[in-house]
Amino acid sequence: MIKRRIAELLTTAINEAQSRRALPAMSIPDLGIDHPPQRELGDYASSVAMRIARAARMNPRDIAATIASLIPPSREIARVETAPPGFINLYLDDSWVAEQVETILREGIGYGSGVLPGKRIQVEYVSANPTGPLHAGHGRGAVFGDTLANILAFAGHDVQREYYVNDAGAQVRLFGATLLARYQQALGHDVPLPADGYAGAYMQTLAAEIVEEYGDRFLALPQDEAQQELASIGMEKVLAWIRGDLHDLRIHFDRWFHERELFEDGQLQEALAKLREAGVLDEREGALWFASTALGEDKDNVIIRSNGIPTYFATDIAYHYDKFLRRKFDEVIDVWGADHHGHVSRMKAVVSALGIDPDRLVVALSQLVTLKRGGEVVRLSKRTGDIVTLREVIDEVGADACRFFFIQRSPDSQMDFDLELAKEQSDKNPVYYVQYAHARIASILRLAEERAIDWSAGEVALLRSEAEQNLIRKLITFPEVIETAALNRAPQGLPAYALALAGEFHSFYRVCRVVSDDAALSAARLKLVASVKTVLANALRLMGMTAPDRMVRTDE
RNA sequence: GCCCCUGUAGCUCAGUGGAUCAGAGCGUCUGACUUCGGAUCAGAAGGCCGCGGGUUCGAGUCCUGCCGGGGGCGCCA
Repeated sequence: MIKRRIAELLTTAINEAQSRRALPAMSIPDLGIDHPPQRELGDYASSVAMRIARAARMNPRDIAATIASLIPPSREIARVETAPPGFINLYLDDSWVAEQVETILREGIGYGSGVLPGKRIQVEYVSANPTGPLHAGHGRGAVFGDTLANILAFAGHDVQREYYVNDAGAQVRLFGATLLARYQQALGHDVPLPADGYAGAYMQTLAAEIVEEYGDRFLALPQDEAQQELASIGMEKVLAWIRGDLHDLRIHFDRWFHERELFEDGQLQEALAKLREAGVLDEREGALWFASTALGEDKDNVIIRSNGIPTYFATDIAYHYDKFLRRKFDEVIDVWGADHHGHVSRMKAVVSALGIDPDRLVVALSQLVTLKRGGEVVRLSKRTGDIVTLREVIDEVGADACRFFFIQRSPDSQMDFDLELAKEQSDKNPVYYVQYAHARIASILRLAEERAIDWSAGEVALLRSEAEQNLIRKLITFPEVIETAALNRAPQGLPAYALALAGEFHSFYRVCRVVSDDAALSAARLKLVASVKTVLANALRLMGMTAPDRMVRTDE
C-alpha cells in the first residue's frame, strides 16, 4: 500500500534528521498522512512537522524543510515540496502510477486484501427473536453487520458470522400462548388473545398453516403442552422466513447459535462462578444481582430472579462468556438495535469482571430507520402488526439498492427510507451509477473481443494523460479505503469510494476513447479499464451487491 | 431527572484535529455525442456546519453550557 510506503520514507527521513541532530531526539507521533484537498498540492501530505513543532521547539516550516530534504529518492515519489504552515507534500511519479494498473490486474479479486494482521473476530448481527418477521430496522443492522464482516475478512481477519437465536425465555411462552389462541380461533373457537400477545397478522398466517399441516390435534393437548409444541413449530416457520429474507439480501451465517445451548452446557454456571470469584455478585431479596453500582454503573441488575428463572441479562452473560472464554475470539462485535443501548455499559462491565479487556467487545448500535411511503411515515412496531417487513422492502427496491442505501449511512444516524422515492427514482439511484460504470466497461471489453483485439501486451506506460492518471490514482487508494473501513468499523467508506471511482471512470470515458485506431494506446487503455472493472467489482462484492456486465432498463 | 445517538444546501446524508474544509446525490437552471452503453459528461445557483463559550499553531470534527429531534432507563427481551 502506497500510504505505508510513504510512512516508511518519512520515518527514514525523520530518523536521519535525528541522527544528524537536525531534529531533537523524541518520539514521533502519528505522521498525519492524508490526501491534500487539491491535486496541485500533491498526492499525499504529512502534517507531522506541525505535530512535533511544539515539543521540538522549532518552527514547523523548518522541520518540514529538513524532513523533506532527507526523504530518500524512490521510484514512487517524483518530488517533495513543503507548504505553509508546515505541510510536507509528496507527488507520486506518473510512471510508477501507471505501473499500478499491472499490479491491480495481477492481484485481481485479491487487490486491496490482507492489509491488516489477522485477528479472530466474531460479528454477531440481526439476532432478531424468532417470534415475527424481520422489519426494515433489522435490515439495516443485517446489512451493516454483513458488510462489516465482509470488509474485516477481506482486510485479513479471521471472521465468524453468527446469529443468536433467542429461543428460550418469556417471549417464547407468550409467542406460544398467542399462537395457541390464533390456532383455536382458526378452528372456530372464540378465544381471546393473551394480553400483550403478538398482534401481527402473521400470527394468523402461522396458525392457518399449522391447521393445514397438523389438523386439530393440538386442541386435545393440555394447554401448556400445546403452547410449547406450537411455539416450537411456529418459531421454526418464522426462522425459515428470516433465513429466506436474509438469503435474498445475500446474507449467510456461519453459525446459528441457539440460546438453549447456553443451558445445556453449563456456560452460565461457569460464568457466574467467575463473577462470584471477582466479587461482583450479590444475593438479596431472594434474587442474584450483578453488583454493578460498585463498578460505576447507575444501578445493579438482576441475573437470577427470585423465582429461580434467569433473566435475559443472565443469558447474555453466559453467551459472552462462551464467546470470549470458550471460543476465544480476540474481538467480538455485537450489532444491536439502538433500543438496546442501555445494555451496553453493563455488558462491558461483565466482560471486564470476567477478566477480559472490555475493548475487545465492540458494540455497534444501529439507529432507527424511519420508513416512509410517499412521504408518509410508517411506524415500526411488532406489537401493532402495522409493520413494513424487510420482505416488502426487498421486493420493492431490490437487494442491491437495499444494501447500498443501508450501508451508505453511518449506523449512528437515524435515517429516512422512502420506498416510493427509492422506487420512482430507480434510474437516479446511486447504485445504478456504480453498476453502470461496471457494465459500461464490460461492454467495452466485449467490443475488444468482437474485434479480436489482443491487449495482453498493452504498455501501461502510455497512460500519462491527466484523465488516465487521475483514474489510476483513485484506483490505488482502494486498499486505504479497506484499511480505514476495517479499523473504524465503518463500512460507509465503501459506497462513497465506489461512487467516486465510478465518477472518475465516467469522466475518463468522456475524454479518452478506449478502442481506437491507435493500437498501442487501445491496448494500454483496455488494461486500464479492466483494472477499473476489477476494483469496482471488488467494492461491489464487499458491499454484497451484484456487478452486472449488462444492464437493461425495465421501467420504460 | 439520568444515560446514549443526533442537529451540515430546499430534501436525504458524507465528512480518521489539518491547508480552498463548506461536500455528494436528489431537486432546480445552462450546456454537450453522425465513433466504445446518454442510467453519461461539463458547468451554475443554493450554507452564521443548531446557538454561546473554551482547548489548539489549526475546530464541522475535541471539551463545556444552552436549544431542538430520536431512543433508553423492568425480577421484559
